[in-house]
Amino acid sequence: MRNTRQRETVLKVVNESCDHPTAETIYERTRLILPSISLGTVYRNLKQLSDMGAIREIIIANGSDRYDKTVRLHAHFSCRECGEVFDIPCEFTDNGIGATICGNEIENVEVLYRGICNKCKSK
Amino acid sequence: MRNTRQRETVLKVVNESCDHPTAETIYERTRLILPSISLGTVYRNLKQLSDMGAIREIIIANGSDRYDKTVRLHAHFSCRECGEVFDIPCEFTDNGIGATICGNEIENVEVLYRGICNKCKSK
DNA sequence: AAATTATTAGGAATTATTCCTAAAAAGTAT
DNA sequence: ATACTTTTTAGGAATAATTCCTAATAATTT
Repeated sequence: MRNTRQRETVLKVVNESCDHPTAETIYERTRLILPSISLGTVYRNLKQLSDMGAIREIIIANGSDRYDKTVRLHAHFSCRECGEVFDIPCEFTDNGIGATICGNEIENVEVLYRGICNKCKSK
Repeated sequence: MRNTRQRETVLKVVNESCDHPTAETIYERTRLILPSISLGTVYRNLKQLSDMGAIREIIIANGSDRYDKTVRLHAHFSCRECGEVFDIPCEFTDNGIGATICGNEIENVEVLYRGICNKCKSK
């Protein structure tokens, strides 16, 4: 794994994001710093960084994947109306990673709540 | 919601599946009974049936969605090697549906473990 | 600095899913 | 049952997200 400007910048962008940006959003934000970066490079680096455990990939129903600087286990809430993704403090105390469940080795746990958020409901 | 042969057959196929088939697999299985059904119809009916709560849609990382006859909350384990999806008895006693979390109304909860399964590990 | 290897940009290809349309089927009223 | 209304269908085109491909470039090693 080499230390390229592109990889460093993508990581920096995710680390400085306080939301849960999609690859496309990360691409836009990275281009502000590195205008010639390509979308493919962003995707490739996001994958490598999450494989390494430097960032976390969140799988969202009916939409693009999201990325999160917080690696520690926590749940997410995805609103079916506005598509926004929120952090939810997690009820698991132990993240279970490395443990075995029904004989299968856990590398990652994703807890996703779906429904309608605060804001959209009051409309 | 009308009672078409197509919808009934898709539901029957999901209900008789003991695995977690993708839309494509459900399409193949349904065609054995209704050879002229189209893939679009399978997708449309799977969506309607999960919106109604008759079946459950499972969102899987890096791959197609899966469908499950079991509506009751339970977790899933997805193997990054073979792609297989297994049921995992769930540690939540209450499924939380209808409840509110951080002010957001829960309609669905998905707990997805990812890692490497029993079989793939021993290879 | 030269050689080696990984990574890049850019675009094409792929995959999963949704959308479109005219025709057929289902349900309702006659 | 027959005519009418509405929903659903098949089939294919369109879309969205992501991955793959290739020659050129950048990073590391010698």
